Amino acid sequence: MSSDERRAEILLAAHAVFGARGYEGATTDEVARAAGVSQPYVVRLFGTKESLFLAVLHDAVDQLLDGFRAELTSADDERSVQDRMGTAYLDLLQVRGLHQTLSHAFLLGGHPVIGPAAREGFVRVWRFLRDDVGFDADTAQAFLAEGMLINTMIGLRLIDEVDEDEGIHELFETCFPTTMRAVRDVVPRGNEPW
Amino acid sequence: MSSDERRAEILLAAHAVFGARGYEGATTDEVARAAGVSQPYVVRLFGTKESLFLAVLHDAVDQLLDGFRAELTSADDERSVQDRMGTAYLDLLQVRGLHQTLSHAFLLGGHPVIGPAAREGFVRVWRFLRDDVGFDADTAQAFLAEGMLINTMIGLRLIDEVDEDEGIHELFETCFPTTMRAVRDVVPRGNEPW
DNA sequence: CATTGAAGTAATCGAATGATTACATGGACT
DNA sequence: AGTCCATGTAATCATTCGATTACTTCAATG
Repeated sequence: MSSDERRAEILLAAHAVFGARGYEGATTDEVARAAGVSQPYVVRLFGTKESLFLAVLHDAVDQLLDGFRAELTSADDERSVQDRMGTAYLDLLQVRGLHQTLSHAFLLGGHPVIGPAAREGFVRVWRFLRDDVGFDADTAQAFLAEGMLINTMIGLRLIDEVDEDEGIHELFETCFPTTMRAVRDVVPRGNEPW
Repeated sequence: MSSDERRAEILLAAHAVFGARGYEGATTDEVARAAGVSQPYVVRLFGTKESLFLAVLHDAVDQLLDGFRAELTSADDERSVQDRMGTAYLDLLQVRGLHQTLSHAFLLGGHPVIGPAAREGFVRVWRFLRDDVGFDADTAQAFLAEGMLINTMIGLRLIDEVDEDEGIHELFETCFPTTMRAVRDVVPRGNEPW
């Protein structure tokens, strides 16, 4: 396999591992095993754990904006732009760990290297929503806020409890009637690497 | 100093350290130095790093609900309940790291011990907003969502950039006209332990 | 005074982990 | 055949960090 293909596979695995454990909690060995290669090879292909995380972060924002762009340019659809962007966001749940990796990165603003990269990623998203999607300030704020709440529910693995706890069931049913089904279909259940 | 007082001091320091670095990134030694005691003593007073984090998490939710309760029962105020709860939320910025610690915890849903505790904390907040504050489902969702977005901006330390980058300045001015001032007055600037 | 127990630390241990080094394998091209 | 060079791994190193152990200090109490 070419090193570029291998890099792509490792990147995919790294989304899941960094998403589940965060930057500090994840280990290069875990990423390596998830990608089916040895730990030293991960380090060799990406230099350091830090630059691997930067690559994952950048890739996450790229995929996010690509998803938005694709949904924007697909013509036939009478739904509101807001609805369609929401769909594009939830479609990315197929890339396991992407949303959580972003949330983790957004909490590391104080990190000397990751911090600036995370801020830049956030601003890229913000600019895209304003300039390319055409959201006004209030719409963009509400859209981002709902996205962050969705990330929280994914990160909390609330879905796991939804069938067991009546209170949580009510939370979902009343609060996320539409979102819930999309999330629960894609988000890892139980027996995942924690 | 009594061990209970010491415990309280360590808890306060732990909010800041866990908030800035996350559960895995934080070290018991850093918490100890921030609290002015030795590392073994932190471990002795709290058992393990894990149970220290659980204590911090529980304390954060307690302080949050106490803040909401206090604002609820303070009579004279013609503002909307939503506004007043927002104020209570921002007042808690004085407890450095509290919001970020919550956000970190909410990303650890897959952790065998922290996960259940984090879910329980989230549900406590949800129930309080519904049952005690009286929010309907949509209001509660919007309130939580905005809170998560605020946490994100704090975690990103976007405030640090607001005076330097014109685009970020615009983001804040248009998107968070009121929130911004409150956040920037309290959130750590620059030279913090990252 | 002697004792006891709580507050607190220095020294250190063992496991985990990111990184490095040295080596193996196999195809491409003279 | 012989030489490279890219892909990949085993072994291992150095550091970090949570935890443990064995102390010290000192106020209260009988």
